[in-house]
This record gives sequence, structure tokens and C-alpha cells, in this order.
Amino acid sequence: MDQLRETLKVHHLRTTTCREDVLSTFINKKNALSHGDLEGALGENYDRVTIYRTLKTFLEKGIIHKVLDDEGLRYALCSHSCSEEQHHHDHIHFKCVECGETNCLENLHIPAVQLPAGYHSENFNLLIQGTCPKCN
Amino acid sequence: MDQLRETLKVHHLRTTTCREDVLSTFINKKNALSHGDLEGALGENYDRVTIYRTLKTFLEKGIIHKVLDDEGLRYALCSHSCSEEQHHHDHIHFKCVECGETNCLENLHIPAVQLPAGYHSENFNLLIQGTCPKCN
DNA sequence: AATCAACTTGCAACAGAGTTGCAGAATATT
DNA sequence: AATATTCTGCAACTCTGTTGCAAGTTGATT
Repeated sequence: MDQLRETLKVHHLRTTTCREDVLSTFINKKNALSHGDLEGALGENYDRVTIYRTLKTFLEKGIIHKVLDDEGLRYALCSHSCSEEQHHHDHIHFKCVECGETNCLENLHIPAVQLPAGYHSENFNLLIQGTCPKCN
Repeated sequence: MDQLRETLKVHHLRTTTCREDVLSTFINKKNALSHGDLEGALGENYDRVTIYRTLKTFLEKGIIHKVLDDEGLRYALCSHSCSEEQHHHDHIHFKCVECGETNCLENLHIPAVQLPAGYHSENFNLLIQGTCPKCN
């Protein structure tokens, strides 16, 4: 619980109950969350707008990152190496078509892709859809 | 122009001017388009809703596919091999951070990714962001 | 512990994206 | 030309996300 405050402090953010709750929700649930998920989890306590702003702030500070999906935007915790200045830019996410959960596959790396001449890449986002261990 | 009608016919869709226009816009512009792009291109002529429904229909028939993006959903023409029954499921898209254009890289294939035990993959969607030849 | 600037929150109002039901219009078929 | 089927436009609605502003909190200073 003090770890939450610590994380916020590191990123020069004031500790508020909303930020602590959003952060701990990400830590507990582990998988990628949409704004709606968060609103469902703690919407009684906080205004919709506040949750939106919290997500925006966390994005800017590199605490979370966007997860691409064909159904809607989600967010997931960044691995430790991310910060405002230095953000690691390659993400692989797995979305289960059965249970709908999306998770980061932190350990995998995206294999090199040979881009056509003239293209210069800055970051990769790979979404793999299929079935996860729980649903197999 | 008859090719448009042919494409629609193959997918058991009636030829209407809206469908012809949407389809030819995809063919002419070549890059991925959002609903807003299409509305901008031919919005005077057709109702918002009709464009939404046309996109939905084309998606279902496998004429176009969704393109993931961190800013919003877009659509692009499927390569010839797609149909309602058989849809090829690996897509690589390149989004230029300068000009904002997103294009399919049809010729590339996504290298094999070693998934952890228990995961079973059905399709891949890779979004590469960077600068394109025009903006380099 | 009281003060104060800076930041954060909630509210209201708004803008945009996408959906649904229905009546009228267009299409393919006979 | 007549018909069943499908498509379109309209209106109304929901859901998602944003902005401005006043009131409330936070952290630092005294």
C-alpha cells in the first residue's frame, strides 16, 4: 500500500485516493483494463471524468500504456523500465476470444520485421488473438 | 467501374451508389480510412448511418478489415484472398507519425512468435509506427 | 498547526462515435 | 410491370471522451 504512494511519488504525482485505487486495481487485476472496467470496479466512488483524467495522467507519466484492440482502447501497467523520458515501445498483447481478457506478454520480443525501403520504425504493437490457457 | 459491381455481386450485395462510392474510395485512396474520412470524402451525399452500415456490411463480407490504431478504428481493403468464409488473419499495418497515414504492408509476413504454453493463436495484428518514405 | 500556492476533483455541459427502429425508396427477380 | 427483399434516411438514443470552472485537497513552508 505504501508502494502505491511510492510509485506516485516517483512520478511526481500527488497521492490521492483515486490514483491509489486506480493503480491498485491495475496491480490486482493484472490484465488490461478499459475505462469502463475501472468505472465498474470503482465508479461509485469517483466521477467518470476523474477516472479519464487519471488514465491520461498515468499515460503521460509512463505508468500505463495503451493496448490496441479491435473493440476498444484498454490500458495496462508498464513494466518497470518505463518512465516519462524513456518508454519502451514494443508491446505484445494477447487477447482471448473466449473470456475476452487481454494480457501483456512481457517476456516475448517481437521478431525483426524487414520493412520496405524508406520506412523507419519507432515502435511495434502486436495483438495476438486466440485462446488462453484458462479457456483451452 | 464495372469491377465495383462485380465485387459487390461476388459478395451477394446489391449495387447501390453508396456502396460503389465507398468501395471506390477505398480503392483510390489506398490507405486505411476511418468512418470520418469517408464521411469527409462523400458525406454530402450519404447519411452518416448509411456509411456506418456500409462499413459493417463490408466487414461481414470480408471486403474490408479493421485496422488497429491507438487513436481510433480504421478500415482497409482486404487482399484478394479474403472472403466471408475464409479470411486471412494476419495483418501488418504501418502508421506514419508524421502524415498520419496508415497502410497495409501486404507482402510482409509476421515472423513466428513463440507463445507460452497453453496459448493458442488464431490471428495476428501488428501495428508499426514510424515514418514513411514520403515523410523521411 | 496554520497558511498558501499548486494541483486535483466533481459538476455541468458539450462533442464525437456508434446503434436501433421504422417508414419510404431502390433493387433484383419474376 | 409487380413483387418480395433489401437498403437508405431520418430521428432518437446510448456510450465514449473532452473542456471550463468553482470548490476541495495536497504538500511545502513557516
